[in-house]
This record gives sequence, structure tokens and C-alpha cells, in this order.
Amino acid sequence: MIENGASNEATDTADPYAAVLRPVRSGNTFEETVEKVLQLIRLGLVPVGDRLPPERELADRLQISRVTLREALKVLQDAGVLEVRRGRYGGAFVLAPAPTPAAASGGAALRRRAEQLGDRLEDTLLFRQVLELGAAELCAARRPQGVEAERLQLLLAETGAASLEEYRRLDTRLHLAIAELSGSASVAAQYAAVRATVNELLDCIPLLTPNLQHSQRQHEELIDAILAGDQTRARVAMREHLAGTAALLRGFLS
Amino acid sequence: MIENGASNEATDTADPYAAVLRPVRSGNTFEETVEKVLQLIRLGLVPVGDRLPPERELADRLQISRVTLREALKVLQDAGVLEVRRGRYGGAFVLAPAPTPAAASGGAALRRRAEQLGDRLEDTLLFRQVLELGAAELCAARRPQGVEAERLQLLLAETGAASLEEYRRLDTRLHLAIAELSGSASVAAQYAAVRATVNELLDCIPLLTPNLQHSQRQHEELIDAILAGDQTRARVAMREHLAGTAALLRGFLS
DNA sequence: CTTTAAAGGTATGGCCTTGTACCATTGGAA
DNA sequence: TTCCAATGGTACAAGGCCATACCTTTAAAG
Repeated sequence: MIENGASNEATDTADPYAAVLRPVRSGNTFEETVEKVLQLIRLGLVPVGDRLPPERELADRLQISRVTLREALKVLQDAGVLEVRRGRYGGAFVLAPAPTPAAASGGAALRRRAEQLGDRLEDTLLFRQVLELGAAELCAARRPQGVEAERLQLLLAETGAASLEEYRRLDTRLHLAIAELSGSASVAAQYAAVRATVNELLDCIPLLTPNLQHSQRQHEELIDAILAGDQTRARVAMREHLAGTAALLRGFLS
Repeated sequence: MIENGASNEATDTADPYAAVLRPVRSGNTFEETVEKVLQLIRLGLVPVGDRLPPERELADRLQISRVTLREALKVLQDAGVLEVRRGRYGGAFVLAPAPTPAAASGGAALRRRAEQLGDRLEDTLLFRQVLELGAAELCAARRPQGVEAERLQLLLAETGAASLEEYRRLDTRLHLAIAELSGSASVAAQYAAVRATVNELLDCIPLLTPNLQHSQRQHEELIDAILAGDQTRARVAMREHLAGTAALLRGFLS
């Protein structure tokens, strides 16, 4: 006498549990920690030459033991991503990435990355769009004022004045700031994760000055709409901005 | 000689790492597993009286050992959420929730839950909105056809024909289906998690027939817009639909 | 030059989690 | 009635992760 009648409904086609029954953890603690630290670097939150927060603080904030954190740092050190110095004023410093023939390869590196992602590439781009459009709209709805508005304007100005090398890092910061000003920590956290993946792809293709100028004009329109509290305009501006990036990626992938 | 110049920029006001440096894991494996199983139940994916998938399958899909899964099931069994029977055709069956004085209490239980969530309440509602609006728009953009369109129409019809007791479960399934048809597994997974939390709150307040009818009219408009491929209309319809729920919750919370 | 505070480096014991194999129970099928 | 396959129940050893305490190094401060 198994009362299974109620469950045999419209969802029988697909796996009804698919959205819930995913891996509880995407790897062991140490692997996830490596990813977190790489996120800090890929997002440009810790620029090349700067150092990470002290081990004790990192372990504390990631809620892991220092032992496990150190294993992760060890791997990144061996990989040439970090340089660790002892003593006071020491720490883990971010090294310049090895000069890979990425940008000049005409998209070969990008295709490799995209293949590694597989099905998750489409997922990543769609999820990014949902988060980014939602963040822009929420941010506009809150209509930042005072220090928050000034922060956006400062980031906008810095991004506009950035060199080609700095642009992607400052662009990331501007977008992340919008996500944070959405008022939802979850939106900000998920965006940070997804943007780190996107940056990994973007770092495989060259950035051109015309693209940059076009992008910056869109930034100005976006921030203007946000500060005016115009949700619809903010969303439209963000959508156009994202369309540019998506077209860029698709162009190199096809 | 610490090269810290580049990092002292506009983001100094807030914690620049806040979006990344969050706990790697929100508890031990066993706790997260309990949450996952509760999600299955709160979302109505496994209705009262039905049984969960076998332990071996659950452990497999959650990527945890059977031992750990069993610890989680043991807790839920002791809490009176599950009844476990041995032998062939046995399994873990979902029991009816204890008749708490929830709905009749005029919002006391809701306030308690909301207090437990604390700051995460606002986060949850905002994150839900971002996901749900984004999912509706993406779903409309894909313009489901064939079996997908039929599935939506069937779920819509079932939800419309549902009794008061069944309504919330079928409503959840309809929304989850839209999230799945967004084409992004991340959107679906995040929505499932956030909706489980929202349901926990909604289960504290009574559902009235007028609300239900109003809600169903909005469902019809929403599905109509999605099947027509009208992204803007889908988004507007979803926004109005969510406004109703939000107003309901805020009404009971103030 | 000595001191000192802040940082990384190391060691130990215990709990959590896993993989694997096997046992026990049960209701339907033969 | 007997058998069997699906399901939950148990045991054990190995590895992962953690809290804690303590050691070592370094460069600025005095």
C-alpha cells in the first residue's frame, strides 16, 4: 500500500527532484577553498602585487581551519599564483599571471575553457544575466544616495579613466558594487561567483579600445538611470551592456 | 615595501571582500543534508504519505555517504517528519506535519520564523524576486513548445483545480517548472532553495479562497505571456504576482 | 641593537565523513 | 509455501578536517 498516486502528475516527464538533489558540496573543503581564493584574484579584489588577508583572518571568514586554508594556499603557491613571505609584513602576495599566449591565440584558449565548462557555459551566461539585470533593477529601486551614490560615481570615473590592463578589473568592481547595492547579500555573493567564471573566459580574449569606449558609454547610462531611480531604464541599459559582452564571447567561440 | 596603493580605492568604505569571503560551507555535511531533505518536503516534491527515494539513490545524488545520509534521516525520523519502514517496498515516508496552531495564531508563528531569519528575511525576498522575474523572462524568451508547453498548461490546470490544502504545493511546482524551463540549472537550483525558505514562512499564515482565485488569474496571464514568447508581459505578470505574496507577508508581519 | 608585534610554519589528538562489505527484514512473485 | 530482490541496519578501517597550542621568521619601532 504505497500511496504514490499524488506524485504521478505533470512533472513525470523530467526528473522532478533535479533542482534539489544536487551534490551537497562541490568537492572537498580544500578544493572549494582554492576556488574562493582564486575568486578574490579573478575578480581583481586583490590586485597583482597586493597580498591576501592574513591566514588567520581568511580561515576565520571562510569558516575553515587554518590547516585546510594553508593546503589551498600551498597549491596556489606551487602553481605560481602566490608568493608567500614570512615574518611581520609578510603574507601571500598575488603574482602576475604567467604570460600565456592567450589573447593572441585567436580564441583557442577560450574554446578550451568553454569546453571544460561544457553544459555549464550556457548556464553561467544565463545565470549571470538574471543576476545582473535583477541587481540593476533592485539597485535603481533603492536609489542610492549620499556615500553610496558617491561610491558609484567614483567607481564609474575610475573605470572610465582606466587603462586597457586595468579596465576589466575596474569594470568588475563597478558591477560588483551594483550587485552589493541591490540590498541582497545572496545576489552579491552569487554574482561574485559567476563573474569570476566569466572573467576566466574574458581573460582569454583581447580587449580593444573601441569596445572599451562603447562599454564605458553604457556604464554612464546605467549609473545615470540607477541614480535617477529609474528601474526600467537601468534594466534596459544593463541588458544592452550585457549583449555586448555576450556577442563578443559568441564571436570568438564560433 | 608593501604595494598597497592600488587597493585603496573607492571600495574602502565597505568590506571589499564581503561578497566572496563567506563561509565555504554552511554547516557540516549532515546538517546540509537535513536541509536538502526538508527542501524536498517543503517544496511538496515528495507529498505527505509518499516516500523519499531509497537511501542509496539519495546518497548517490547528494554525493554523500549513506552513513551520513542516514544520520540526517534519523534526525528527521526522531522529529516526527519521517516514518521509516524496513524491507522491500519500505523506505522513508513523509508524515503529516504535527497540527501546530500556526495558521490560527494571527502571525505569531510567522513572526517567530521571521525573527530566526533576521537579516536574511529581506535578502530572501529580494533574491527570490530576482530569480523569479529572471526565470519568467528567460522562460518566455525560450518560448516553450510541444511537451514543455503542455507541461506548463497541465500544471496550470492542476493548480487551478487544486483545493486549499493542495494549492501551495501545486503553486510551488508551477513556479519551479518555470525556473527549470529558464534553461539555467543554477536558476532552478537557487530558486528551489529560496522557495523552500519562503514556503516555511507561508505555511505560518492561512490561505483564503479569494487570494487563491486572484493568484490563479495571475498564473493564467503569466503562462499566457510565456507561451506567447512575450518577455515583457511575462515579467510584468510575475511582478504583480509576487507583489501579492509580499503584501500578504508584510501584512502579517506588521 | 634590542625588542616586539604580526605574520607564516608545525605538531597532536579527536571528531567527522567516507567506502566497502555484509546482515536483517519484508512483501510480492513463482 | 518458498524464494527473491529491494530496502533499511550495522561494522570497521582509512582519510579528511578541525581546534589548539606552540615555534620561527621578519621588519619596524624604540
